[in-house]
Amino acid sequence: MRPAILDGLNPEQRRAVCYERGPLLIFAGAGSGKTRVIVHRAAYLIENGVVPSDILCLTFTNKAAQEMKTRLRGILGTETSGVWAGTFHAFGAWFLRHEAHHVGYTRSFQIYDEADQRSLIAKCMKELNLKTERGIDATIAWIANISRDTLRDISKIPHRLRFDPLPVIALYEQKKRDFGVFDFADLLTVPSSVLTAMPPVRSRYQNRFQHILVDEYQDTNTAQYTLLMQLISQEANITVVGDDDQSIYGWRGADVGNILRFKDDFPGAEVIILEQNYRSTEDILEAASSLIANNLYREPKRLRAARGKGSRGLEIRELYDDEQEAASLAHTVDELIASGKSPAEIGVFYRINALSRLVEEAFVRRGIPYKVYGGIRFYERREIKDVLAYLRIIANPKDEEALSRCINTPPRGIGEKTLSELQRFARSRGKPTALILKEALEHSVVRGAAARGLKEFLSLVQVCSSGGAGSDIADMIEVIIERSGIKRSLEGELDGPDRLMNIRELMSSASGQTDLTRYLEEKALMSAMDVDAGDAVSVMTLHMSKGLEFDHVFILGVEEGLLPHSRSMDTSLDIEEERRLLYVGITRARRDVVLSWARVRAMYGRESFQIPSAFLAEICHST
DNA sequence: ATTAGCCATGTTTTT
DNA sequence: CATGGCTAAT
Repeated sequence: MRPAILDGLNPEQRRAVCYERGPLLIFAGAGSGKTRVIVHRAAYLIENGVVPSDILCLTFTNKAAQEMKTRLRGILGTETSGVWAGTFHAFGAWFLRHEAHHVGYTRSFQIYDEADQRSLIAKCMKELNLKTERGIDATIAWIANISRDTLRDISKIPHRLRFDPLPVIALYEQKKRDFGVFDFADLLTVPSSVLTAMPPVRSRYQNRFQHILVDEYQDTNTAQYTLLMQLISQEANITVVGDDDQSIYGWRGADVGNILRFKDDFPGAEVIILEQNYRSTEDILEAASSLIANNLYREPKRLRAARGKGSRGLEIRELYDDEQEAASLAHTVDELIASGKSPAEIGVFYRINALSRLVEEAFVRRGIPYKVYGGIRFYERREIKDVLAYLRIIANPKDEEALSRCINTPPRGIGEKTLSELQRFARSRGKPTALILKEALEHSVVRGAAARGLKEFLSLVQVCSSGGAGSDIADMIEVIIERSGIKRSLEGELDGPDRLMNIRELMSSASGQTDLTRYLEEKALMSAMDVDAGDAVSVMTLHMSKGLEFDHVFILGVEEGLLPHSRSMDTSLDIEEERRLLYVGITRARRDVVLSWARVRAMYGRESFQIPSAFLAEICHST
């Protein structure tokens, strides 16, 4: 046995790492070395003869998966790329690349993100002659998603629509099939149904993955749970790790019950509880514990501190207004950096993305290097989506959503009317619109300015599809932005230079890659979390902070209505999740935490008077 | 077909 | 505030 694998582990951790076969449940409190245990367990398995490709490791973010593989390589010093590590959604996508033909898809399917989904739903509503009020597409998307995430009937999902969304969702499902695309929920439910319906496929995958490790198990939803159960073989070499106190995705269908019921799913499962906290100083831990103790729905437990008192510990700051709050934050961060701290050891969290602006402004003013995670995600930017739409239509001509996004971007005379003419023509031929464009021109379905524009568009797509633009995706993008006129039209825009820079960034990330389908899949599943900050202060939502740690943590806007958020104060369960959110934030800190709140805060342009979060009192009573 | 500009409107968290 | 949908003008 390589000593490094068991070195420095406490008895419980060691027991978890060395557990031989069968189901294993690890309750791992914040900072108790969860990642360490997973990585070492995988290393232990490999060291003991398990082939890396027999191991499936499901994590919450791609970054966590990457981290795990890097650390694994660090311990074993050998190539471990055979370990399949990624998110449930990434796994679903990978599975479907191989098995989509069972459900009538090709392996070059596209994955629709939320924006694509909403836009397609809006189209369905139009087709059904329903009037599309503001935000209604988002509501229906939500219903369509949550019903599949929780495996509930659409009719069982409570909503306040004045009509039945079922026909819309049915049409949406139909169109997805026609276009050959999947949405996020499909990535979980479709693999699950393929595995259920096809025993030979099921046993093939069960055979392949002899050992399954699942991180953040408390945040799995019913669809993920069901998929997982299909993958587990008779032997049930399944290890799940989680912490019910850190369940913060209930609104997305996560069911803490999954982890609490594990013992029922697998009678005789080994249960190991990691309560020794190696991360935070004692006073931080005390504050966190007294806060979370107010939750009723949890397994009672107590983290033990392995570290002593911190320099500052926990501080609560009351500020006059949000500007002051940001200024005070920037001031303290400045001092920390001046005293030799690395910006990378500082984390700033808040409940809603909207708060990032003030932080950015204050940091810019002081010249503090920072990186904001989340918010408007890179791949959701207009210019990026435009370029990707071209790539998508090249990869999959059936993707009507992509076509309607790029066929007139930038404007080239092909309006709504021309497009629907083309679509009608396509339907009469029983082919995807993108494939009848040439025919349509020959038959003069379109004429005049529209025909000129269409010719341009068609020749561009043909050049790329036929490889005339080279096989490197970066070169392809270059051709696209030149010939489509995207570049020229951006040059005339106010924030054009920024947008062009984003496209350049996209190109450099694509450079050297040639597999278009695979590239697009990566982009579709990539989250803002998956890049590294470098030497900068990390700024993000509390949700994003899960799984990370910093010496110094600042949490802003700890006020009633914001944390707990006003939209999450209906039930005591909602409040408990909000409390867990703050708990997660506090337990990210190694040395000290500053919680701040402002008496006056600008909300939608008007000032609002705030009162401190009730959670602050729950922390103070004990300290 | 396109775009400028007005109005209303509504705000969580993300794979 | 900032986004989005709509109207009116080109």
